[in-house]
Amino acid sequence: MREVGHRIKVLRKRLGLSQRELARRAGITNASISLIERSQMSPSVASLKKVLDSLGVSMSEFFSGRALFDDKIFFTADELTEIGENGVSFRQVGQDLDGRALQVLHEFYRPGSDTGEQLYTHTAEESGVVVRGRIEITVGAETRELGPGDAYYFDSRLPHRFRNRGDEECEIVSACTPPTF
Amino acid sequence: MREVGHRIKVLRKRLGLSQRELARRAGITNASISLIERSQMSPSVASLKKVLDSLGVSMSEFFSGRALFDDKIFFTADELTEIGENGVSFRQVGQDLDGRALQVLHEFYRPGSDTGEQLYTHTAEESGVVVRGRIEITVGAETRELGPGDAYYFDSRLPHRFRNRGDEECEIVSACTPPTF
DNA sequence: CGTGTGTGTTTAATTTAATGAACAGTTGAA
DNA sequence: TTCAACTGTTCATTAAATTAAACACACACG
Repeated sequence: MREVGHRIKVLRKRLGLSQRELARRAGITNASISLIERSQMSPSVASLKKVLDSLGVSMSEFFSGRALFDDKIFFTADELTEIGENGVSFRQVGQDLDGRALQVLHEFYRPGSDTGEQLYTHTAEESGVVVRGRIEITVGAETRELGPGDAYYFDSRLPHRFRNRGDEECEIVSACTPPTF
Repeated sequence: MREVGHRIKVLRKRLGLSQRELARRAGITNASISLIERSQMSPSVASLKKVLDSLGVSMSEFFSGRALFDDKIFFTADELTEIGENGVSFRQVGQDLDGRALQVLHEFYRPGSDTGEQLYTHTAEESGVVVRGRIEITVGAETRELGPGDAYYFDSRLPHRFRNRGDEECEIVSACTPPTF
């Protein structure tokens, strides 16, 4: 169970929390978080559950290793996977998509528009490609400005925000899990 | 995490193992198994993994709570759920089937036929209804003789065996997960 | 320049998980 | 019965998880 510590660290960083802040929420000490993340001890399932509860992740999700644990959130234009053929070009965001069913959308952002911070809505995944213009996207503790050809892929439960700070319209081809809105 | 101990006990009993035998396979002591099963201690994830490895169950499966943990394996004729209509009768085996996609088969067992012990083949689930005749079925440590109208539902990874010990043919409507054979 | 507050890490003390060996109960065969 | 082999539980000891507090290092502010 070497990856337990790494996954917790990724989840913590993703939410922009310090070891102490996570420890406070989980009701354990920061020393334990430090030791667990560096795999210098194997936590009891009781302790692990406290940590995961404060991170909003279930035991099942944690050990199933879903999109939540992917290190890669942002992809530059040349990092997309080309899967098109016969003269048509399909450039795929993300490597292996098993266990992920997505619904594609096409969005337009006027200059100065801002979605505001979107918090824990439904359990889903979101991905998209910027087609035209520029957009500033914040996911968890990370913020990036993306331009044409760049893309994103993240779990919707992470707080996220889209802002068009430029003076031209921004066009995005996006997708989210199909079940509901 | 109260259910951790209970689930381990169910899995152990299902395979017909004693606490000592499970402890030996997992490489820990029988005293720990006893304490864990009665929720008198919360094992480390390292120890839990050892136990689950020896039971052939992944951490993800363990915490997702799938068919493997259903207490009910055998159903009498009157315990089936009637879901038919318009004069047609569909009697469903098991209550909630979400997360379980099944492929239905129709099987005939000649008198004296025996499948022998089927061990850890593919990861799948099996279910069936006896239509005519009688059949002796062994799943893990449990053995039952089923007659017309009776049914079964279990995880294929459990060792199982079908034997027709009577003198008339046995007819079964069965099903297993679709992906592969 | 300090000084305060933030970060993650280390150390020693304490609590708890895990062990090893006993215990009591059951089953089956001599 | 009596013995042997098995079951699960209990208890004292050992090993490890968890704690509390100190440590070392950044970075911002007066």
